[in-house]
Amino acid sequence: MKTLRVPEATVTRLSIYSRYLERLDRNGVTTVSSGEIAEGVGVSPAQVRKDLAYFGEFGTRGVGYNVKDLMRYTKKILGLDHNWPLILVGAGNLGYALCTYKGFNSRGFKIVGVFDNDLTKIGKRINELEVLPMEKMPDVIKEHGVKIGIVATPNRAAQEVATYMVKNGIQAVLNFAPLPLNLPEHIEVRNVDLSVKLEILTFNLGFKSAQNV
Amino acid sequence: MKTLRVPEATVTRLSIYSRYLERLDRNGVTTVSSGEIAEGVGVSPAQVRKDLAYFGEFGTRGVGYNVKDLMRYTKKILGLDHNWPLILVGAGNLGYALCTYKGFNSRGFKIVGVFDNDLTKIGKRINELEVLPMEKMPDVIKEHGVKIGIVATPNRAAQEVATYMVKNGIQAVLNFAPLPLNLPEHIEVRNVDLSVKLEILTFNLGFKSAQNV
DNA sequence: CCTAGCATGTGAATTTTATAACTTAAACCG
DNA sequence: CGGTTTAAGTTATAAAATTCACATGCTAGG
Repeated sequence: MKTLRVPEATVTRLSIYSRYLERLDRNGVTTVSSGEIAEGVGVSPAQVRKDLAYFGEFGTRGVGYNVKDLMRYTKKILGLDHNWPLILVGAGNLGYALCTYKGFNSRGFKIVGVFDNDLTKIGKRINELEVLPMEKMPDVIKEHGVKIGIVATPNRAAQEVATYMVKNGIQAVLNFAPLPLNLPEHIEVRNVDLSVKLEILTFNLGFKSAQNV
Repeated sequence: MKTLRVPEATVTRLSIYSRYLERLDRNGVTTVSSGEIAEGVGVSPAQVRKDLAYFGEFGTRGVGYNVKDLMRYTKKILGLDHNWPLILVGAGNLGYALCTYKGFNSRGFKIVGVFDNDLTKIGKRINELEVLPMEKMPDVIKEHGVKIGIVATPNRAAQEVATYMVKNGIQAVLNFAPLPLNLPEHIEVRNVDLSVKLEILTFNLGFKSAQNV
């Protein structure tokens, strides 16, 4: 088996293709071409084919791709052929929003534990979950075999929380705190920075008005 | 004036450097080297210097960068030398979380209008803002000179909402709905997709365990 | 059964981005 | 005051990602 390194941009797009295919499938579309996918998600057709080529041949020449099949393949590639239990730390507004976010469930993610160290939050319910104290985390991780943790705490707590997660067996961290986490090499970390994209917008707006002078 | 095209990756990193510099400044650090910034945010020192070189010379050879100055320069470049009024549509849990998110305020963003078409939400208060019906949007945009809109609605409403924003003068859209928006060429759109990063994690976890077989 | 048309898959070319190596300038020390 | 050290800025090199262009192979129609 040749193990070509897959660019992260390709994985990102694959995730987007995958969701787009789900939408097509729901709308009853059975066949789709690279050009239509490209059009639908805003990339070039060649890009779509190149991205898929990292993982195999999924289409039929002269015809296109079977929507259901390609949807399944992409989900399989992304590891979404089974459910993923998640834990989340930080039962603030963001944590609450993430717990109730439909987009996670529909892709096979399920938050099985919510934690906080704030006594006023512990014991409250979010959906059918009760906010637990941090000490309960090890048990929850073991019970559900959780590998992925979400950090949705204030900045000051983020590093400590992430370290504690890893100490208890978490292998990958999705971090919403806008600061870099210092974790062991083998831990996968990705940051979701809510204001970076906003600052790209302001940069571009400024750039445009500069050009119009 | 030479107008070199700036890679979006550079702008993204600039935003991250900028926030890191704010943190250093709060901690009383006055001088910093490209190597220290690199270390702090997880890139290479050459990358930091190259990124800054797109915009000018900000350091002193043999010494480094003045933290306060570089912080101001980076904010200026990103267009953050003044405040930005924002509007937000979708007063659900995510919308609520974004309205109360400190990270926006601290970078000069201020949500000045929240809208929804759900009668049970209209009239409710989020901080000092009242959730308004969509029809009030044009007035709010004009009154505050709003250029940027945030879409935090369910998927089915996202396109319509974005189109309505643009019709009323919005020039840039931050979209939290995980589907591509179809808007005029001249409108800046960036998507924040909460589950893409999660799927990168699951991809990588799967890839790792495949290697261990 | 053969031909025309179409869309995939892929290798090559191009463009873009990142890294590395080098040059320049400031500051400090003897 | 000159030499040494340090780190920015810059040029050159390498790597990576994207686009292009074409050959391949499937389907449908006559």
